[in-house]
Amino acid sequence: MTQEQKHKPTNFIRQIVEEDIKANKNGGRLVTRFPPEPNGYLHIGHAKSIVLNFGIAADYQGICNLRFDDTNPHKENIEYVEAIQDDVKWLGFDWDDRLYYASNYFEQLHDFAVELFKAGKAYVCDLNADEIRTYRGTLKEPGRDSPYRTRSVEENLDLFARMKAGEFGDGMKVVRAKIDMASANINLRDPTLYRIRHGVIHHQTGEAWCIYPMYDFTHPISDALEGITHSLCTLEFEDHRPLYDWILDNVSISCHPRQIEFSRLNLQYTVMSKRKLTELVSEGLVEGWDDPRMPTIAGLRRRGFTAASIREFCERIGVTKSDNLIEMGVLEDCIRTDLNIHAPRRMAVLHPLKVVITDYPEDKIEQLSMANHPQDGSMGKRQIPFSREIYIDRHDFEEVPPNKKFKRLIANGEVRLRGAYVIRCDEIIKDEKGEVIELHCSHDAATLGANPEGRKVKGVIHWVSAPHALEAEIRLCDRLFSHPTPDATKDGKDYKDHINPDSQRTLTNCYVEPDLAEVRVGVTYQFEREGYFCLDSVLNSHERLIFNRTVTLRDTWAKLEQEHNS
RNA sequence: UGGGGAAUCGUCUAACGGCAGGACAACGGCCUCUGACGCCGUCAAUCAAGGUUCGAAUCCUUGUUCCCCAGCCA
Repeated sequence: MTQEQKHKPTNFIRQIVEEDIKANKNGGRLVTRFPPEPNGYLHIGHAKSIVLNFGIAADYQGICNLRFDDTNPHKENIEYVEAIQDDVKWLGFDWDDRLYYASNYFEQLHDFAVELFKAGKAYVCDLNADEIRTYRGTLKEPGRDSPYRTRSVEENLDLFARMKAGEFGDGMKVVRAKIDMASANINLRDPTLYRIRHGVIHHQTGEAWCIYPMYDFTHPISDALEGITHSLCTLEFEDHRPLYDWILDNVSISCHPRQIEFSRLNLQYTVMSKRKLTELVSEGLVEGWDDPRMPTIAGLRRRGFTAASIREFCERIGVTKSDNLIEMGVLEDCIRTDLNIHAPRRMAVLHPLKVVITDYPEDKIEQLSMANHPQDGSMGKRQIPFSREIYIDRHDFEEVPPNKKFKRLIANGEVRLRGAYVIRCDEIIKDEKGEVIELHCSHDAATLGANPEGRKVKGVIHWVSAPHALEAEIRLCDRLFSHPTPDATKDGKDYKDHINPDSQRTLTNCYVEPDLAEVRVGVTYQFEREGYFCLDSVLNSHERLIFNRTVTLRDTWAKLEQEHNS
């Protein structure tokens, strides 16, 4: 928390808010809202909006409401309503008792529509969807008035009442605002305000309504009813602002929130549209909304990300009106920075290679004490058993060093076992195919907690005691897509064609130190020299320990190797 | 000239007529019982052309490029 207070974010929206407060525009009040549609899980793009809205409210003594924009019962669902609340809470934000639904306002919305009819500013239109489209004109040509545009107030009122009463079928009639069919802004060409929807059960209002208000009508009024002062939304609604203002100017509400638009988040190697994320889930391309590879809040959480790291990310990327494409490296740095400070250290061997310490007594077991965090003593220590047989990682041994910089174990070479002894490789056991299957080593008994006499041993590798180790399955998550902008490639391919086939690799024969028998869901550990890992919250069971890799450690050695190979 | 927006290091972002700064990335070095972390350093930008001004990323003009809009979705 102290970290976050260091750099109080500033951006053009905060500047506007500050100016408005200084000018005493809303009597000093500041009210924002986060208005998700419950038609999917929240993703990291929503986190940007959440952090913006709740963050501004918190920093300027304001409040931020949570409001579900639930005007389209075809797409919305109670599962999402619940998941969204969980995610916002998990991110660390609180709306107190201010949980609202646009559907709370259906009655009032209806009455405001009646007002518009009475003022001659709305009409019931019998054109079907295709006809409305035709009448709307094109981007360059004006539209034409609907033949129903001139209906009398009485007729409109009567028709609207009958729409509400369920006399007309889906699509037979809509309510439209009477604005300007020749407007250069297409949103002002008599936009639809209400449509008919029979046979759906709304998760909040059940079957009470068969007419449902559209976003453009609902949103400004919901905002105004809640006394929102600053209505923050993404850039694609910029064209809708004149309509937002028109609605509030033509309806008897005195509150008139200020809509301000900012650009959406785009992240490399993933997709951020709800439609596409929904497809990935419904077509079984991922395991679900909380698949650790998904850019959803639930996915990131299951992956081992912390809420603080996501908040930090949202602050680092800033808020502007320019299109942007954020590199994965930013997100990765946020989570690494947080976890480096907070994650307890453990040892785990992902690709085991057995090592027998030939000069270590067969029945001897030592309990070695190891710090849970090398820089933070307050995190305490733990005991790690050491014995004659251990596992190290295959990649930490090479019979002949690939280059002079290699500082791990080599034939007849020495290496430090982290927190334990320096060992020397005396003998390499291979199978008939020439594959190394076991190492025989000797240890220097004087090197426990001390440097060896008269020589420098540079390399340090991790290990686990073979008889004590716990077997585990480790899932290595990588980027979901192999292209930085999977949904915007110019090769005619679909974003699904760019799914990274190696985005999920599962290692089944891993060994982790016995202390990990106590792991709990929700804690991310650093497996030393490997990365950050957490228990999978879904697949884990009593029989099987299953970890997800949150993110690797920065690996300058791997980078070096890659350069040598290429 | 259909309308609405946006252009600053590779990426994101700051500047509000007065030294183009920061973060991430990259690169080099130091440190190290994690090839991590940390520390030090290096590289690197105002879309273009004119104009106003003592002085322009910022103001003006003319261009260029990119994004959004023709749902009874939000």
